[in-house]
Amino acid sequence: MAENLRISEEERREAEEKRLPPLPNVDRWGYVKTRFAPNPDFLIHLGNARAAILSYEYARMYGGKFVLRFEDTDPRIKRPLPEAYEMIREDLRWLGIKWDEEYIQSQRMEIYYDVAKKLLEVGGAYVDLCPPDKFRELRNRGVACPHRDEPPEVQLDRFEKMLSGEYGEGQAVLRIKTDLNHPDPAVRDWVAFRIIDTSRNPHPIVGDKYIVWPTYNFAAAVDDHLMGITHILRGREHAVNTVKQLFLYKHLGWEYPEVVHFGRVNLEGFILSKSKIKQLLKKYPERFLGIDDIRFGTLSALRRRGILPETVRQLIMELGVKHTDATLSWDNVAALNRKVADSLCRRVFVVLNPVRVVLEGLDLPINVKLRYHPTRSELGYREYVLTKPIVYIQRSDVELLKSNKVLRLMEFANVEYVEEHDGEVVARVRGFDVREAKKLGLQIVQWVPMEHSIKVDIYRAQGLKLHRYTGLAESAIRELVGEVVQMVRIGFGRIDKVLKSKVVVMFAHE
RNA sequence: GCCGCGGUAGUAUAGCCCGGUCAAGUAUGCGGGCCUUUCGAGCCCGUGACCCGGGUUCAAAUCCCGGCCGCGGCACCA
Repeated sequence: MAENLRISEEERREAEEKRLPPLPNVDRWGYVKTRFAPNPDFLIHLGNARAAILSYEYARMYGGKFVLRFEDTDPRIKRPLPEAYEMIREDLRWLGIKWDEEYIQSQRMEIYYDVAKKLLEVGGAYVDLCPPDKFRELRNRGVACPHRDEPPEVQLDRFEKMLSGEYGEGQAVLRIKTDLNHPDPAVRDWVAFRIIDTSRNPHPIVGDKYIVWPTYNFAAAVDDHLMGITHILRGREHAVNTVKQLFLYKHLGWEYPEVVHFGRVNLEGFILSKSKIKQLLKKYPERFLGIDDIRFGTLSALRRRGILPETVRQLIMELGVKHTDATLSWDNVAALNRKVADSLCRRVFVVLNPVRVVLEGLDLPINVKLRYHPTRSELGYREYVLTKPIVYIQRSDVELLKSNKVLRLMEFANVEYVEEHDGEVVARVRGFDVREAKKLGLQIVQWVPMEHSIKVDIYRAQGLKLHRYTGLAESAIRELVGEVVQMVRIGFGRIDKVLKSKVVVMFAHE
């Protein structure tokens, strides 16, 4: 019975879920293969997640394959972060994404060199020895540089010289021949390889083994073909790159994959930009709670503060492949996460501004059993033995107790106000029955047993500000590190860590 | 400056390709009610939008033109 209910619930979700529009020209390719190609220079954020999730979901939708490819071909400006490779894999696994193949571009350099040589042979590329300024000036006028029309043998020879280190940084590049009169100057004879002095800027994986590095447009274009990618899903900022890469495909007689461009994702009140985050961390390391500080829009940050992977997935699916930029409002994210988390998460008691309450009329010791969820019994319960009749409730609830005279300590007892002195409240237990509490319409509040309490620090992000609230939590939360929980009447959050004498919680939302 | 893309309620999205069924659907937010051992969830009711101006047409959110606004690219970055 319960099993049946659960299944029908899942089916309902499935039916309600946003369907993605069909992919173009699937018939022409006969299969679907997509890829997610992050630069491992930092953690990935919500915007990257859009590319990852859409690519993965489309592959799944058509029973196709999904490739993870690390694009780490810039050891100088966007230097890969050695830990980022695994952190990105971890983020993807967290999202429930599985990949069929994985590649790292820095380990495919020989492949790129081979394609470059082929391109030189067919006259689709040339080695340009002009200083950058000079080339730019010629290009803006639509004039060919003197090296463009030299024969393939000369080009190949110069490329070998590039590889053997005869040219220094900036002295030679390999360019793809496009159209010198293309209306967009950026498209004209773009750079496919440049020289990077890896003795000065070693690559974290291959060190100084290579000095001739492919640019993004070259490596991505070649890999998409070699890996049999049929559909590329990427941000609008890549629109020009599609135009550029088309020339390379034409030189080699390859067929370009279908491309779907979508807009950027912004998250209201969050920093998403990798470079901005890196900058902030470098400049003010002491102001942040680490690389996954909850004010960032990275997946690890969202995870740390208690956003669930299903929430991210649904959010992205709802955005779809629209061309326009989307600014997600935090209210919306929180609402979705609340919905997802509600049936999944344990309820725990935390009190802010705790006040001691001495309970009269208890037979001690007393055993108190508290369910972790009002309806989902499989989430279990915790049990506390009280040998002292002392609990904590919130200051604001003391005021409620005073004005209402009676209230209910959730899952425990109905208590009546007696008196308050020296910052301590005395209350009498009137009974334990919830039915009585309901009949009397009592306010129900969370509480923490004094003998089983632990200090708690709750961090809450508000825009760029980080607030810290302190309070007392029931000791059971020490066992829930890493879990997303609902702090009854306070909000959702994730138990971040347990220190010697306190627990740290990241607040997600109310 | 030059290229390109886009503008549906506070936010996000459906519809636009193939004009009428759209006095514009959905989610969230907001207001109200019900339910509930939470100020959470659920259920019900209500609220609220086609950027502007022309044109085509019997008929335009949907097609055309102009304007305005927003975004992206113009790297030996990805």
